[in-house]
Order: sequence, then structure tokens, then C-alpha cells
Amino acid sequence: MTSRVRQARPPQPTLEMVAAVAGVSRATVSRVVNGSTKVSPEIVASVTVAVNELNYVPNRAARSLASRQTQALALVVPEDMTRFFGDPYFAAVVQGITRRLDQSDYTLNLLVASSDPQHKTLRYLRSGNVDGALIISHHTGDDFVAELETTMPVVFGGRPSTADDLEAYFVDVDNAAGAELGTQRLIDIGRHRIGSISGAIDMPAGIDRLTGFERTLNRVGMPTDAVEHGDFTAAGAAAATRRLLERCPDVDGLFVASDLMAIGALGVLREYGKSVPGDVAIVGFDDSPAATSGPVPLTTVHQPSEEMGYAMADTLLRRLTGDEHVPHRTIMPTRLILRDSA
Amino acid sequence: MTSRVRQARPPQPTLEMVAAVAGVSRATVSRVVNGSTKVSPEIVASVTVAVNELNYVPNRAARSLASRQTQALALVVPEDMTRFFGDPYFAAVVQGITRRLDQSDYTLNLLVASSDPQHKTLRYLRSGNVDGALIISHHTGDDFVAELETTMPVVFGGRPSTADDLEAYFVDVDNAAGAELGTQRLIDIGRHRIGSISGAIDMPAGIDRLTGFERTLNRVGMPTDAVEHGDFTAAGAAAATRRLLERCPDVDGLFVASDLMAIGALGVLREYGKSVPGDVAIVGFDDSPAATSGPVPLTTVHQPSEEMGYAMADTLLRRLTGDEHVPHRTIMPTRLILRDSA
DNA sequence: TTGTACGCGTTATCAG
DNA sequence: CTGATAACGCGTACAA
Repeated sequence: MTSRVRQARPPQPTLEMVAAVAGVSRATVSRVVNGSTKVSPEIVASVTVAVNELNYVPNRAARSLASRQTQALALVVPEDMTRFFGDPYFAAVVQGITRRLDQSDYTLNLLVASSDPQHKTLRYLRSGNVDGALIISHHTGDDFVAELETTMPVVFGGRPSTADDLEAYFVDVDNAAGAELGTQRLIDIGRHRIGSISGAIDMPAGIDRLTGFERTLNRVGMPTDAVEHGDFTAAGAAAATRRLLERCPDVDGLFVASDLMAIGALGVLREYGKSVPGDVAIVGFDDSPAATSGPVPLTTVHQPSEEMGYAMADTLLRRLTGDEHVPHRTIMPTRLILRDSA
Repeated sequence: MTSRVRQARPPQPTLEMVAAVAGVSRATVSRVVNGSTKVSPEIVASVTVAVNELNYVPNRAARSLASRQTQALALVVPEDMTRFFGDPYFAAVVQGITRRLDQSDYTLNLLVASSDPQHKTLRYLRSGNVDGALIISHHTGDDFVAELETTMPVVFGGRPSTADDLEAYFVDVDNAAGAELGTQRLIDIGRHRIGSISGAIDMPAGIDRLTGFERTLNRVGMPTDAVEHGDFTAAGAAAATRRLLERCPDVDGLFVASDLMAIGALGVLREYGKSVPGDVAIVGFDDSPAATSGPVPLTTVHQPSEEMGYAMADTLLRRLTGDEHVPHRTIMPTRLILRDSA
């Protein structure tokens, strides 16, 4: 798979060329480019002129080979493309990450890959392409993440499911507590038969939200059998809702582990001729744009997704500077948002 | 903004170390790693053992510094994050691109940035981080793209708006023809007062679809004044629809330049108590998942978004191999998809 | 403050 | 077929 570019293109200017134009040494140009203070003003000026004249941009490969840094970070998303693009939650997180990165001179490399035949993603990471990695939406099966921390600083979005999570850095909300908030709402408005469409149960967020749901019902002596597992997609939630409705037709309250899934559930409820919140009250999770995109504005458990992305990037950046006092876990607050569905 | 990683991490193994273990020279290891055929089988075997033992992965910076290639491509999207994530069209294109790239050993760097204060994106590109660039959703204001082709091979998704588009490589559909298809449908089902919510008029796709719309109405002597400009977002389309309805309350047919926008229009129509397709028939564009996500399945103009992404990547990859016979323009077919809205 | 010289990990050229 | 050795472009002790 060797390839060679045939088309002739003007070679990028190098430090050497800039030095020649400015009449100084390569080292001096390097100092100016990297903002060293130990350079006389007039030389800084002449070098700057030369840089602009030649339109010089440092070669990243050479720079990172010498400095052993890439000034790039990776956002690893072990999902398939459709799930990644389908859920507004990811958009918010990425937005937060880039907002933080825009204040630095790090760039972000987005790596979306569930099916990764040749371990291409891992190779990419280990080839020294990035200085650190952000990992969101990882599943229990994604074993490679454990190894990654031995290679570079890693920060998770959502508590990691690996055993050694004591050492891991992550940003999350208290998913169980959030789920309690949502479930309690259903109790408070007088629902008697409360069920749940859970998230993917191979993900910490899915597990913890289910735990919070069960804990709340247990506390008041309600049964917790009306649960069907979803996978954090609208289609998966629709299927789960169908199963639940067949099994427990009397459900009148539903805690759904994400807004996107709630939208899916909403559609099925309509199919079955059930009104929301009349026949069935629904509480979602996320408070993403999906919450207000459907036919019924969703009452939901808000989590600060954008801020979480920001915090993730911030944590990683601080680790990269060698800051020893970076907290391993950053837990952000959730709160209940009341709208029409419950 | 100097930073230094303090934490001690095991250094990545190098060619040198592998060579030592295998008892050969660096050069030979390099040959094996790069699959040169001119190496004796037994040496290949011993080197392979050493590589696995040390868990060796080539250093990308060193490799690209020496080979002058990065094996990475960039997908540049001059939009803000929310628009990028909000429209399923992008998801399809990215999916197609990655499908093609999965067959190669190129990786993709996603660059989403409308507001780019420090020209960070351009610097990134010009720093030799990638061998070529894919550009989608570019606006007339995005002048930097013109300069880019002088630095590296570029392929556009959608015809570029720059003057020198004769030289440019791009993949597109005949947007005007597609719009004619959609508009004609409205005529065919007997609508008399046909309007349009156009796409962003600073984008070729927006302009061309509007042109096709107008051309069709002109042909049959219908007025083309019932047009309001959208921006390819649901919210923007909603606002535009509101303006249109105030100005032309008698509209009974609407060609909307994207499915996502059609969803926005649908909401407003409902607000105004208009039924679809009863009072107002709607034809969208894209045939993205958005077309079937709303309350009314949309009749729409299909464009093969996923295949377009694939074709873009394929075109760029072929250019990268020096293939002189790569067609500058790849125009893919559109077709009308009949559903419920028109 | 400025310049010299070496090293970063690979690829590629050229002897052998 | 294999092994020295010279680039590749830049950062940075070290020397001046």
C-alpha cells in the first residue's frame, strides 16, 4: 500500500529558510517562534517579518519528534457512527471539550470506532499521535482502555467499569442519585405501577441509573419488575417499551434512562393508544435537545453535559502539565427539570 | 504555555530496541515492519517475534518526518458543533468516508470549526498533520479553502463556491435537478400556490436547490415569490416558515431544501393549524433519517449521502496515489421518495 | 543574547 | 539480502 504523491507542490518553508531570510541562526528562529523571552527585540522583529513573508508554519512531525509532545488529544468513542451522531448528548460533550481546548493550543482528534478490526484505534493512540486521551461511552467489553493509561494520561467521561477505577480519572454525575430524583417524581405525582427502560447494562451509566430506580422503589415498597433493557438508542428503547407494555400493560409511570430513548418510548406509547402524561407519565434523563424535540416536552433529569466535557478536557490538560493535585473524580450535580411528560 | 509531563511512563520501544532483540540492524527491522519482500523468511520471523515481545508500534512523528507522509486525512467542517451534530446528513457522509478509509491505512481527523479565532484549523492543516483534506458544508465566506489546495490535495463535498472551481475536485448531486424533481411533485398533485424554504444562500447547495425550484415554477408560469431563506437548521426553518405563512397564508405546497428543515416547518404548520399534506403538502431533501423521524413521514428528494462520503474519500485516496485520471467532478443521482407529506 | 552541534525514531540510499 | 549512514525539521544543552 505504498503511495507517492506525484503532483508537484511548493515545499513548505523550514526553520532553515526563515533563518536565512532573517540573517540569523536556526536556533534563534526557533526561539522566536516558541516565544522565548531571551531574544533581542530587533531580532524578534526581523524574524517575525521573515516568518510572515515565507508564510512559515512549524512542521508538526519534526517538532513532536524533538519535543516528544504532539499538542494533540484524542477523544475516543467506542460506538458506531450512527449512535454517536444520533444522540445530542455527545454533541454537548464534544462542544464542552472543544470550548476548553480552544483556550489552549491543543487540537482534538476524534476517534469513533466500535468495530475496530485491526485495532487501528489503539495503534493510532500508541503511535504517539496524541499526548493524552478522553474516553466517553465505553462499555465493559472495551478492555483496551485499561492498557491505555499505562501509555498516556487518560480521562473518562463517566465512571470507568474497569477494576482499577481507583486510580482512574473521570468526570461524571451521580447517576444513581439522578435516577432517584426522576423516579421519585413519578411516585410524587401518584403513579402506582412504575417501570423503567434502562440504558445499556454493559455501561456504568446504564447500571447506575437502574440501581437508582430500583433503590427508590424499594424504599417505598413498590415492585421493581417492570424493567426492560434498552441500549441508549431510540429504536432500542422502542423495542424495549413494546416488550414492557406486553408484559405489564398496567404501567402508568416510566423512568427512561435517556431523553433519546424516551422519545422512542413515546412513539410506542402513542401506538398503543396511551396518552402522556395522562395514561403513562414519563421521566427522561440528560435534558438534551431531544427532551424538547418530541411531541411532548419531557420532564427529565438534567445533567450538565457541556460542562462535563469542559471538565474532562480541563482535567486532562492539568494532568498534562504535571499538576499533582488534579482530583481523580469530578462529580457534577443533577437536577429535575419539570416539563409536560410527568 | 510550555508543558512537561512529570509522570514517569515506560518509554515506547524503538526500532533500535527491536533490532537489538532480533539481532539485526534497524534497517532490516524497518523493512520487515513495512512489509518489504526482500527479507529472508527466517529473519522476518525473528523480527516479528521481537516486535510482538516488545509490543512495538512505529513512532508516527519520526515516520512521517522521514517519509513526508502522515497517513492521515482531515475532514474539515466549517460549521458549529450543534449544526454538525444536529443534521443526520453529516452522519451519513462521515459514515461513508470512514467506510472507505477502513479499507486503507489512513486515519481521519475531524475538524469542526466555524469560529476559528487563531486560524487554528488552517495552521493545523498546514503543519503537515495530514496528507489531504475533505471539505464539506463550506460557505462562501470560507476563503481559506482556496489556499488549501496549493498545500495539499483537497476534495469537496458539494460543489465549491470559489471562482476556480474548474480545477477543484468534488462530489455532489445535481441539486438543481433534484429540486426540480421535488417541486414538480407539488405541481403534479395539484398544488397552486407553491413556496419554498431555501437552504443557506451562502452555500452552493442552498443556491442550486433554490434555482431548481424557481426554474420549475417558471416553466409552468407560476410565481416564485413565496420563498424564505433558511439556514439548514430546524430552528431557522421554523422561523422562515413563520415569515412565509404571515406573508403568504395561502401557500398549499412547500419545497423545503432539507429534511431537517422540513421537520422544523412541520412544527410551525401544526402551530398554525394547518394539516400536512391536507392543507399544505411538503417535499423535503436528503432522505436522511430526519425524513421519517417526525410526525409525518416526508416525501423527499433522496441523495446518496453515505455513498457521497465514500466517493469523496475514494477520490482523495486516488489523488494521493498520484492517479492522474481521477475525475474532477463526481455527480451522483437523486430520486424522489414518495411518503405521506406530498 | 546568539550560535554550534547533537539527538529525536524512521525511511531511504548505497555499499557490500 | 543486509547493514552502515545520511537525511527529515526542529528543540535544546552547551559553548561562545
